[in-house]
Amino acid sequence: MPGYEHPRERIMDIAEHLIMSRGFNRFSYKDISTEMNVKNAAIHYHFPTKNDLGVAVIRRAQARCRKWNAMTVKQAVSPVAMLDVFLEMFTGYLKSDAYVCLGSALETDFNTFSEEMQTEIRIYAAEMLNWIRNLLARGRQEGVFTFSDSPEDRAFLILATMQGALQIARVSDKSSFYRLVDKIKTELIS
Amino acid sequence: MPGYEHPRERIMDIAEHLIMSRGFNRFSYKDISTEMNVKNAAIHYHFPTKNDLGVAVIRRAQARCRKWNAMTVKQAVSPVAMLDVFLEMFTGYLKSDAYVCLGSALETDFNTFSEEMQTEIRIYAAEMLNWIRNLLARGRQEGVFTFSDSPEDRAFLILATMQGALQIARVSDKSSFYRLVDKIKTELIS
DNA sequence: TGACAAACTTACCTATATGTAAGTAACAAT
DNA sequence: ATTGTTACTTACATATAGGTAAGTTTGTCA
Repeated sequence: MPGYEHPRERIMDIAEHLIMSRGFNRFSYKDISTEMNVKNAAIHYHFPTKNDLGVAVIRRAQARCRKWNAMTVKQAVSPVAMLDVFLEMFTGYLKSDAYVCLGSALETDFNTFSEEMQTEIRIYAAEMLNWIRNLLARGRQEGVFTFSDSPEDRAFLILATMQGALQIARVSDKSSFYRLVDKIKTELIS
Repeated sequence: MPGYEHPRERIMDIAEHLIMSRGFNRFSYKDISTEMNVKNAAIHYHFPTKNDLGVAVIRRAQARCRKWNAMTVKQAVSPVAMLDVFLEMFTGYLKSDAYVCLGSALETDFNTFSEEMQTEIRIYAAEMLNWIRNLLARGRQEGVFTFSDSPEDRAFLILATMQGALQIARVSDKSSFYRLVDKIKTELIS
């Protein structure tokens, strides 16, 4: 059994990073195979087409989202801690290699994708919004968050703001980004 | 003199729309030439490389920004009307063909571009932020806008929010987007 | 009328991305 | 021992993007 322990997962990890760094349409199977020290066709063995790989990466991201949402709904983690998980996800992207978030990258190239990928991207966006919505609703219920509009609208606002801020931070002042993250937190908590 | 009146401008128009619709890395000279009913090489006559075309499109967008900023600074248009110009720019993108904005599209693929294009994109983002900053500062000075943070931070927040909202609206509920635009306006004006 | 410039066309070339087909190596289980 | 499975390699096929070189058309202006 030559090669790596969990090649499928490894390929998806690399692909996800490449999507966030360069966009889905500007990475190739060769980028992945080179990093894994295997040949091009080895990647096709695991994911026959690039579409298959894209769908797998997005579905895995959906599952992560559902996991966080389950933790939120079951009250396994406090809303404040969960908000930190959300915000630090974006902060981490910026710090590690000036990535944009997965949703952002996929939404930009949306019109170039197959119906199947488009459907999965829509589901992913809906799951993200649902997670944040539940987290906000729970926080308000528990009296730790304050906001005037609906949890749905506030979730849309916060996700949009973080997505856009990460993109702009990639090409300009990063300190504005950090002040913005602080502002989102303090406004919710005050 | 065969062909179109102002071929250079026409090419840049089509390229800009293609960037917002499909991203810079997923349109080709053939897409442009087909739409113009000319051959592939005709585009290379006007813009020898795709990099040249990209730079030209971004520089033109910078100039538009500077024009709006000049109007803002000279008080040729009221801050409220100028804010509408800004917001309707984004709303128009969503309505016309589910575009994302130019900055968004370019920032996503940023890491795949030449140094020259990266520099121009940075300048474009700075000019956008500067325009909005001045528009907000002017509005507050005139007593029509109210906000607690600095014009710089508020400009960053509003641009980030609109950019992100446009992306998410592309793949999900468009009514959230419209409610968000209203909210940004009423919050500033109240 | 003839030189020129702008805006093309025709005909290439090259690199890369995506994908396929057939074969191989290592190991696991019956 | 042999069958099967996982994870590959080698070798090839094909499409497309990006770009170049040389020639052509159309109108302008001296």
